[in-house]
Amino acid sequence: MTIQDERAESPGRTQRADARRNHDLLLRAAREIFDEEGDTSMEAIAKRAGVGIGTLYRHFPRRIDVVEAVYRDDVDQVVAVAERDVATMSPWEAVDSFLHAFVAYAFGKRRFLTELREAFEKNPELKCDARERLEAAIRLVVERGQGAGVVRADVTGDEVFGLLGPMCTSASLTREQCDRLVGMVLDGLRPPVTR
Amino acid sequence: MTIQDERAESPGRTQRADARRNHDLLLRAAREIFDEEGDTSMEAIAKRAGVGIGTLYRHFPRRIDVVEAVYRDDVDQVVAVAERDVATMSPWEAVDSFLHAFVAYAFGKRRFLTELREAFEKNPELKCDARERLEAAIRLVVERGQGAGVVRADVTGDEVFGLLGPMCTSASLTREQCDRLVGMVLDGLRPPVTR
DNA sequence: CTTCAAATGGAGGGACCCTCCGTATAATAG
DNA sequence: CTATTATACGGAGGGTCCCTCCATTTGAAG
Repeated sequence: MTIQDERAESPGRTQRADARRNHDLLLRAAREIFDEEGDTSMEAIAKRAGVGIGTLYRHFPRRIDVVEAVYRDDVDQVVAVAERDVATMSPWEAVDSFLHAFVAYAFGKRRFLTELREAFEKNPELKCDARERLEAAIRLVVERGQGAGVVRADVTGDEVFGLLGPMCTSASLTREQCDRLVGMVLDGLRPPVTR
Repeated sequence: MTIQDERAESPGRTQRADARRNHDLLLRAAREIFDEEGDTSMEAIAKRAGVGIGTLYRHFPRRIDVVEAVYRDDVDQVVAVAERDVATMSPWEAVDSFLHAFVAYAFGKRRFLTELREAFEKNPELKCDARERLEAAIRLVVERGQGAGVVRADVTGDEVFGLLGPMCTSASLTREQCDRLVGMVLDGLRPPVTR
């Protein structure tokens, strides 16, 4: 186990060529099939990749490991948007732009993200790196707004994530409704005014 | 089939005493076991009720039918709160009070509601009566606020439901965070002010 | 080529949802 | 009370899925 982990972490060590190739085939197959079908079985992923079910489980011991691996790439894209917005926009513009972009992206992946969310609920300890990076991206934008005084201070970025993330995976809302709700949430994010 | 439906709809017609008793036993068992375990198997429900699995399926042909039956009672309670708030409070107070009450109630039932939401996602056509009554309850409160000019007009009650409902079933938010987010959403619900 | 750890593939175990149908029984007629 | 019968019951078993196990194969090193 330890040996295997060390090997995985130092790519120079021996990993057989067929293993690396099958790993890539499986990941590609999983991404395709999640995009097309929404949910699927482990058998279907293995078949799509052209390998046996045992090979799939060698590379991804549990179903959630496949889901998480696919998730990782998605997170990269969102993080990049956050960093770009923070670098190029005013504090409030960045919040507005990023939250809309986040919801747009998440909405398009809703079926896959539903599966991921279920996996997280079954294994709450699995707040994996990917998810933490995503929350960090939202925090980056939100806390910058709070520092500039354009975002209320009594809500955290993680909480905003907890509000908008589940909304995107809700089957009953259209894309337009999600956008409208983001607008409303943005209004709620501004520092409260006395009425 | 038609005969059976007609019989079910007119309670005076013959339904055997054991059937009615088992129906109640099953419903009670399902409620208990959902509250205690969160999710469960059909076998466990039947066992808890002391009947065979076949009897369970006679009364509730699919898993979602059990979930929906339990859901129905929950909805009754929420609807009653909405009606009480509308009858006894000012338009804005009713919105504030009801949304907090709604989230508090839903939060306590989060594990069960997660199961229900999944069922809805698998069968989107099953926007059952119960769910519609729930949405109607939120509409009742929200639209009254809109009529009085204290709630922005460009968001519907159903959309607020779509925002807060999924939030409650999110595993990553605590009760306190949900409450704080409701406060923020309430601020966002007020008619926008120019800044 | 030899050797062997690494990797493969698929049968099968276990859990679950649901169907089917032989058996049992409540309700009704005589 | 008994006979009749539609109604209801119970659980074996089919199908699907996740995952494990291990006999077999194969890439890589000497």
